[in-house]
Amino acid sequence: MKHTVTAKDVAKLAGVSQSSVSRVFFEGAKVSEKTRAKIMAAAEELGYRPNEFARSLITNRTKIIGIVMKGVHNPFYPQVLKQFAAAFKEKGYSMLFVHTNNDEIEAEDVETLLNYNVAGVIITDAVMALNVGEEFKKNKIPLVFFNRKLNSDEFYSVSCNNLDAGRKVAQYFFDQGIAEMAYIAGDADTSTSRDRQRGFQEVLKQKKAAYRHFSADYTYNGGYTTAMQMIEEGNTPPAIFVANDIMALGVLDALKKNSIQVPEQTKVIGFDNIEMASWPAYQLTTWEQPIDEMIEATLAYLLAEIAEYTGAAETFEVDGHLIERSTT
Amino acid sequence: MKHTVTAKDVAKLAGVSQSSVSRVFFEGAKVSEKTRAKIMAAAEELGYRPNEFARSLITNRTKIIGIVMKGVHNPFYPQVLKQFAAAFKEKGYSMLFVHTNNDEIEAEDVETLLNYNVAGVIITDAVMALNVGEEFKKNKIPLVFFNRKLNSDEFYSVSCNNLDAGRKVAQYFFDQGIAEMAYIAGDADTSTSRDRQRGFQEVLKQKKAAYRHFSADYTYNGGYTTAMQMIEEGNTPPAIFVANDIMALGVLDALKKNSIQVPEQTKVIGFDNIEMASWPAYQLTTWEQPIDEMIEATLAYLLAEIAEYTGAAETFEVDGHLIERSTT
DNA sequence: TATATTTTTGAATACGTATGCAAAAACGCT
DNA sequence: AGCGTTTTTGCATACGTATTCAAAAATATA
Repeated sequence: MKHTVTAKDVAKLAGVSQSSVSRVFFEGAKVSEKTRAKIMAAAEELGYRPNEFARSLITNRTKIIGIVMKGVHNPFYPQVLKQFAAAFKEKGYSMLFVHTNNDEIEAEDVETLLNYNVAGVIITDAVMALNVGEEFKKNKIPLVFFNRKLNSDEFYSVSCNNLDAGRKVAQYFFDQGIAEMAYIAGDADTSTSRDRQRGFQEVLKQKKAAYRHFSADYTYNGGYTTAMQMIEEGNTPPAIFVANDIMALGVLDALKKNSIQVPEQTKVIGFDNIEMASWPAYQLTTWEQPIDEMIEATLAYLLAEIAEYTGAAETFEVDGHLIERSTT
Repeated sequence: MKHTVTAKDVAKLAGVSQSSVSRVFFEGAKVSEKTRAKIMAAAEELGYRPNEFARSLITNRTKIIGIVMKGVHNPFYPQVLKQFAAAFKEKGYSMLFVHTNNDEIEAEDVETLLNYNVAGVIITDAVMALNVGEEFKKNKIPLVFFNRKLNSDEFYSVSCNNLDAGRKVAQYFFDQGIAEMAYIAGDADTSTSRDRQRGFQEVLKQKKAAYRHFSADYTYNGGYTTAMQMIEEGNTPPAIFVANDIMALGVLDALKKNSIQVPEQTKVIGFDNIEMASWPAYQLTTWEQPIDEMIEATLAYLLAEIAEYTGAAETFEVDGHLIERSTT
């Protein structure tokens, strides 16, 4: 028969009250060293472990962070997941993983997060209807958009300074004497892709360099087929800025297949600096997103808001930097 | 002020008792259609949502599945995570994601799982001390080792029939007239790598074909450097079986860098059939793990054990099959 | 030592839900 | 309509913890 050992059991064995046991396991409460020792011994002996649910029920708080993720195909996101898990574990939090199939985060998913009364939510690569955001606000659950910038200033978001990165990449190409460049976009409804493009295009316009636009979808195949088409059409630009690494790899493979020399004939720059970008086969020059900083900012914000909810919103952007490898 | 709406609130508005509200939201309980309608209307109006914690507290059950994962670098695992999340979501379960840094699942992680009284646990690529397993057994929490076969028959495990797969791969090479083959192993302490090797080696021995062994670690770099060494030593075997795809990609890149023709000079077969294996740049022949089947088996077992715990253990193996691409 | 003050402790209660039990209501039958 | 039977409902309680409040113990002060 399953008998989970409770605080009462420990209390009985230690010859104290349940309250004292509770106090030992609730940090910030005071107990004398003597009884603490007694209780710890008893708890050890019985293998006592406070019931998280009873705890959450009464405190109306949890130690759970919800993380919403869609694109498990882009290795950037598993990496992010891992780092969040590690960072939050250290702070005593666990991760509730919510996978959305659709671009837009589903009502069901939001309900899950609310049902579990998560302490905070991280939304990575999913889109969220605005009324959904209100739902979190109403419940005073802090929310962070990770790697997405909102046009609304209603929520905290942390992302790379994509606009500036786009500019820098354009400038970099330009400095190499290139006057015609292409951009391969990711999903059009993402701020990341749009901002990278805007910055990139802005500099080109200023320099009066030619800009060509291609639309893709943040996947390897998207990059590959887009590049193939580009090549078939017969004028492959001398420089291509690709909205993320995984697409850039597809682009590189397409170029290689068509025996187009990189970087001699065409230079390629990606975005993210995923692990694969450094693989010998690719050696992709790319804009590194400072994941560590981004994680840290998210963590700091969430913990602060969990400690005391203010609902403060901010659009936080961190700089990244170019990692030069052999595609430029 | 945060006022989570409770069953009592709904009851008051609907003019019924809290018990009736509970019964409406607890599946399997009976309420008359009339009151159900009244309650649903009131619940809708107030935006009522049952508190999972109060629920779990009293039922001593949760709708949470813990999933333990280490190797987020091998895309096979994110894929698995995604599919589990989707499958369990459909059944009304949520996923608690636990990331282990070390090979061995840490005590802290186990505690998390126990604290949240998870309904079931899936351990993917981590190792677990035996006494830890006992802990789960004691609490009647069903446990599945995914993609790991145990030498003990104490726990349920689901994996690909790696032994047979190894045999088939060897036979496949042999049928192509090859009499000398190499195996590049993954982490030595994994059953997957060992079984693949055993099957492979077994057939070679029987056919009196030469076998060469290389040790690596299931990472791209491991595959790459191992292959580089192999090449430097000057006798690259005509056929290589690599314990997983991500290493195989490293091997292919090393071969390519040294201008060794694949498949003409050396044939390569990987394992997993991750998405990248089908990329134009690689076109890796590989043994496909039937993820869907493996997920399904895991799901079925866990749900059955959750419904009624028996502690039954089984070593479940599913066949996979070879996907021929252009590296053979 | 006696008293004032601080610290520690225990009893009681609350959190929001599920559920056994008995009362009430609805239903079926003659 | 009257009775027996089934279905539905509400009351009361329990789950395991945190927390308030008052009592008790320990400590400081005179």
